[in-house]
Amino acid sequence: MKVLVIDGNSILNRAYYGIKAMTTKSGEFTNGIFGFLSILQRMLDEVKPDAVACAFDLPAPTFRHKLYDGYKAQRKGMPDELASQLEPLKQLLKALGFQIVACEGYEADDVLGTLAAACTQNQDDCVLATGDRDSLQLVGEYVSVRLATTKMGQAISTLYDEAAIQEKYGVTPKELIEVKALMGDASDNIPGVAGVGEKTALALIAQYHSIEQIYQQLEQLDIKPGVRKRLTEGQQSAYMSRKLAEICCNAPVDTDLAHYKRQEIDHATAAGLFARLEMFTMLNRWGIDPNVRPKKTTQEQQQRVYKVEVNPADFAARLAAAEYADVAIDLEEAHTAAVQEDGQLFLLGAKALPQGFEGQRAAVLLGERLLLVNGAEQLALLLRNSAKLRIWGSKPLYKYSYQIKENIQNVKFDGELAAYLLSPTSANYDVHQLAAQYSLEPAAFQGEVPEAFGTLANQVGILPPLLDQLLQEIDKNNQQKLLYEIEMPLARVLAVMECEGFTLDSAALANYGKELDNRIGELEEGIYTLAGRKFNINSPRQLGEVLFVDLELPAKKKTKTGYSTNADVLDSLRGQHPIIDLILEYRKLSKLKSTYVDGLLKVVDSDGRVRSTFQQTETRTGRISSTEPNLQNIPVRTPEGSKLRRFFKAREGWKLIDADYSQIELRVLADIAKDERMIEAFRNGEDIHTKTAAQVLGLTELEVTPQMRSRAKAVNFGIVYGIGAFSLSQDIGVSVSEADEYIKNYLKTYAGVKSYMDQTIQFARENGYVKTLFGRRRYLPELTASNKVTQAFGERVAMNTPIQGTAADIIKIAMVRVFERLRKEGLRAKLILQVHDELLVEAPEEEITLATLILREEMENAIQLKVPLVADANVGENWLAAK
DNA sequence: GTAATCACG
DNA sequence: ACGTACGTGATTACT
Repeated sequence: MKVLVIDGNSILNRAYYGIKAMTTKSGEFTNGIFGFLSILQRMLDEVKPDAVACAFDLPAPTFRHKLYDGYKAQRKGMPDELASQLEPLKQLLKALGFQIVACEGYEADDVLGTLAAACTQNQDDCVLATGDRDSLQLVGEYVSVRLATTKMGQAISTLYDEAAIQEKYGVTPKELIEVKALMGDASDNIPGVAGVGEKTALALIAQYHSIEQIYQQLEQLDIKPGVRKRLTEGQQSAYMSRKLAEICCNAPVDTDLAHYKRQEIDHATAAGLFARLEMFTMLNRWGIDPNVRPKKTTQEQQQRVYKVEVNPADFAARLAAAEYADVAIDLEEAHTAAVQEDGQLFLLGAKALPQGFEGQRAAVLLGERLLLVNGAEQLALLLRNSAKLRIWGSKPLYKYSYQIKENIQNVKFDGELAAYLLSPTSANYDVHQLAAQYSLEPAAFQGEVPEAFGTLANQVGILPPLLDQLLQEIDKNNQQKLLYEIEMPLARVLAVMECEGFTLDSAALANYGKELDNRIGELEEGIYTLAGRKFNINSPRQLGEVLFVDLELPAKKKTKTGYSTNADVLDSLRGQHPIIDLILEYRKLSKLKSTYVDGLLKVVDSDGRVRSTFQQTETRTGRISSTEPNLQNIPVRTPEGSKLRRFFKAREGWKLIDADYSQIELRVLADIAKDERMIEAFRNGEDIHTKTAAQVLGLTELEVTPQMRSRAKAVNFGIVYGIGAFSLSQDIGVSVSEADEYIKNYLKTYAGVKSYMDQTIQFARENGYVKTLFGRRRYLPELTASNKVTQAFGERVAMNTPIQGTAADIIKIAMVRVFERLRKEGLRAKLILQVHDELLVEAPEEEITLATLILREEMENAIQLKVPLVADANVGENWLAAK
């Protein structure tokens, strides 16, 4: 039998300092855990142990600090960022099947010593994994040490057995205790003998083997007088140090080594923890499958037997009788399937579905009864039914129902959206992971669940407790309105937007791509000529070398890996070398070509429309995001870029209506900060940036120059972001002190804004989160970080999130209202895109006037603020013309 | 997989 | 002494 004993604290420490800072989106530090698991994995590979014990410090609670509940190893010098990783690490190790060993009043070292002694007695092999040389004294015939170090991010371990120690130190492992008694150890508070260091101590012990031997015949020994004097003076200290240096080998821990055999992995818990820590690569590395259900053995759970009925005849009746039903639906095929006239399903694109397989499946839990739904027809039955559905993610269902022209009305609760509102910073919202986080038990099924329904049955089983829990949390946070009146209705709106898509003129776009290519070719040649050689212009590294080494231009900024070559830097080099202008243009055009021309051509559907996916649970502020393709960052700021928008067109005979909010974030700020001056300015319909410049500088509006206005505009933006003098100075090209002056004057002028900023940060510190006007929350662990850069970031986020988030809430409300209004008025006009403060509607010619009216009306009346909301609308054949 | 860059609000 | 405005997503180079 071979036992691996991990010195938990020491390895965690090594890992923490050996790996660069790593946090989750929400600011939880994870680098120590990550490094620990990497080292552990390596140790397991190298040692291949039969049993593993993970030892942790649990020193006597003498110095327990009031603030810390329990004795979370607040070892001297352990920063909070590391201490906070200890508990999750232990939980994770347990979930991965390892035993944690700790014992009050003892350190991890003592556990190592005790287990090493137990192994020796049983003649079992023992490997101690540690980052501490202290444990080398435990090495023996059966005991070796693997010393973990991290070199350049790589976990390396060095094996120490008796021979290796003899070779390195010239003494036996036991004699290392004597050595330490003489030389001491500052980190462990062992004094040793003053003036005796490692060299002297090793030499003395190599010759005389113990301090006992040395002191018994100190006067007779051949020792330099100076050393002898120090030894004499330090005798008492040496004996005391000897006691301190020896690791205890009889700590009261379980020494039955068989008990340390690795247990089965608790997949759900491990998956939950890895998810919380955002360590998704670890899922694979440890072979975690979130779908593995824990084994149920207790009597009580066996009694909760679920009856399984496949395709029951009374399906509809049962549904109708239920108050609500929890459902898990697999619409995998529905995204791409179209129902043909003969009722057969085909995949758009090519391959037909396998015979007899209808594509859609669902598992429905009614009370304690599991119903399985197979096929489009039965699914439609479910959707049309009056029973309210509780579901995880409703957007796919809305998409499906829109495609089959079922207007479903019976979604009562969407757990995924609820989970997002409760914690918008999470990386994903997996049911099993969340259930694990709330320590919820899935229902156990008995009876036959057909293979094809395995995953669905698994999912639906966890829904009842999880949805109940989330419902409760939403109530507790007072986020019912946000969920039921904003996010859940919005899911349907987004679904329809995704289905509708946006016409893209591929031929014209491809043509424009060719134009770009020609110009890019010319630029390339010019750049190579000026550089004197060919190189990859797209490689910032190679480009930096050409500019700052070959051409000897002055390097302004550095990145982690070399010179910075970003647009700011290049812009400041303008005029110093003709190559700069060419590179800037090359960059701009190749971005357009690769990201927009080529990128968009790749995703045009066969009907000439692009269909983006709108992510509703992605951003920390409540905005939606757009992917594959991202239609929220189509160029507009430069003429070359905005040309692209000409290719986004309305269908034949239809037009686009583009409406955007005017300064929605500043208006929101004026409202929530209750700043009288700002409110007044908006009420009077004034040009806010000019007004700002005039008020801050104490001028009349006529005296404000364009430059003053543009600087005031920058300050207004900066205020929304949680301004800093440095960044403002960068942005408007003035000195830091001037920028600082602007900000001070601004906050003096708009005292309401100043007090809002202060109050928001105070609220965030007291409550740990900030919230929008509609109760959307964002938690800010950054504010408790010890790193002040992190804290400052937290403060800026605290100031910005309520503003950005409230604006997001408002446009979401507008979207839901526009959607419903268009339908109620019987129009064919459809909402097709949202770009944060802008909505696009595609409408038939004859509906333009009415649709434009509706759009503006619903946007401007989405909510009553202390200032008016203004939306400007334009109509055009294409997106550029409608802007 | 990460870093750098740049597109948008 | 240090780093430097909020929120996103896609592409490219490079390890």
